[in-house]
Amino acid sequence: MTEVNSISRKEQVIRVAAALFREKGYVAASMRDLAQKLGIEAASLYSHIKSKEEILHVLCFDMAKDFMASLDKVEAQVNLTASERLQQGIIGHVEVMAKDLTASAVFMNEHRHLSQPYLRDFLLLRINYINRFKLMIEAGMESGEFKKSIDKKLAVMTLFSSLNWMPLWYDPNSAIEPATLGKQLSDMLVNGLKQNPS
Amino acid sequence: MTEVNSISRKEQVIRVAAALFREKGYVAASMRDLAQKLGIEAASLYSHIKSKEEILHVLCFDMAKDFMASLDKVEAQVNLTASERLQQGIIGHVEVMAKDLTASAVFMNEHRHLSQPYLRDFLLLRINYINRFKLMIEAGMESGEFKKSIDKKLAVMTLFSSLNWMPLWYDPNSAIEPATLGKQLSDMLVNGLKQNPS
DNA sequence: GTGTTTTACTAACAATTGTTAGTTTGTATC
DNA sequence: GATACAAACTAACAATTGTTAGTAAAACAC
Repeated sequence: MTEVNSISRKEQVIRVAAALFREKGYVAASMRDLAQKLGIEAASLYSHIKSKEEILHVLCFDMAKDFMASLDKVEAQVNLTASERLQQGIIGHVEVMAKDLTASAVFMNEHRHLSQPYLRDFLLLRINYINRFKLMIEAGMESGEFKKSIDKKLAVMTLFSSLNWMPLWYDPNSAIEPATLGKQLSDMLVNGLKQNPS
Repeated sequence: MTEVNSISRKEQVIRVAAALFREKGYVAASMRDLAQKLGIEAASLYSHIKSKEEILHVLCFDMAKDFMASLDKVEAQVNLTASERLQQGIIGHVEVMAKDLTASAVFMNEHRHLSQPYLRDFLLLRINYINRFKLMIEAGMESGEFKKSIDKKLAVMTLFSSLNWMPLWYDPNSAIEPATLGKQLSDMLVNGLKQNPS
C-alpha cells in the first residue's frame, strides 16, 4: 500500500514544511523545527528529501503549474467578452489558491529564497502569467468595454495584488465558495464600489 | 556638526539595513552583511544600535506612525462624500509609502519577525488602521453611495492588498506623482474598470 | 524465508549566527 | 594640552544552521 490511497511520506514532509514555512518564513524555519513537528530527528528528513530548498522548489513550482493550467483553460474558451474572460481568470486563480492556501502563501511570500537558476525560472513564469492577464485587460480596452483612461500596469498590478493577498485573510472554513469569492472579486474590480446609476 | 544638517550614523545604519532587509528578508540578512555594506566590522554596529531587532522595530513603528497621522488628517476633514474621503485616505497612504518605499516594503513583509510584545502592538495598530478604512466604506454603503451587495471584508481587504503591494512595482523615478497614483487607484476601486454607460 | 525498500536513528561536521568585552583612534570642546 | 565622546577595532563566545556518513529496524515483495 505504497502511494495508493495514502500519501507518501515525502508528501507528508512537504505539507508540514509548507505550514511551517508559512508560519515562520522559509529562512526562520529550521530543519529541526520541521523534524520535531513530524516527530522524527532532523537527519531523518534527508531520507525523503534532498535538501531544504527542494521542498521550497516543489511547493512553488507545483503551484505555478496549477495557475498556468487554470489560465490555459480560460484562454481556450471562445466567444467571451473581456469582462467574462477576466472573471473566469480570476475565479480560476482563486480556486487554485483555495485548494491549498498554505502552499499559496508560501508561493507568494517565500519564492524569493529560491536560488538560481530556479529563481529566474520562477520569475519568468510569473511575468508570463501576469502578462496574460494584462492582455485580457488590454483586449477589453480595445473593444471599448473597459475604460482606456486607466493605466494598464496599475490595473493589472492592482488585480494581482488583490488576488495574492487572499491567503492572508480568506477563511477556508467559511461558507463562501471559492468560485463565489472569485465572482465578487471580479465584480468589485470590474464594476467598482460605486452604486451604478439605475 | 552633529545631527544638524547631516543624519546621524545610527540613521545611516538603519537606512542601509532597510535596503538589506528588503532585498534579502530580515532573517536572511546578517549583521555581517550589513556591516560590510557600511564598510565596518559587524561588532561596530553595536556602537549605534542595541540589537538587530531594534532596527526592525524602528522601521516598522516609524512607518506605522506616519500612516496613522495621514489617516488622522483625512478624518479631521468635514463635508466629504464617502468617495472623496476614501480617495483622500488612499492618496495619503500612497504618499506615505512613496516617501520611503524601502521602509514600506520592510514594514509590509518583515514585521512578523518582531518578537512579543512588539508584534502584538504592531498588529493592533494595523487592525485599527484597517478598521478605519472599513468605516469609510460602510459609511458609503449606508448613504447609498456604494453598493450594499459587496462584502465589506472583501472590499477592505482588496483595497488594502492593492495598497500594500505597491512598493513591489511602483517606480520611484517614474514621472507619476504619488498623489496622482493614489487618485487613479481610488478611481479604479470606486468606479471599476468598466466603461460607464454614457 | 530471503532480499529489498522505506524509514528512522546516532554522531558529528563546518559554517554562520547575533552579540559582548575590552580597547584604540579620531575629533570636537573647554 | 586635557577631557569627553563618537566610532571604530580585535578577539572571542555560545548557539544554531543545513547536511553527511554510517547503521539499525521494520515493512514489504516474491
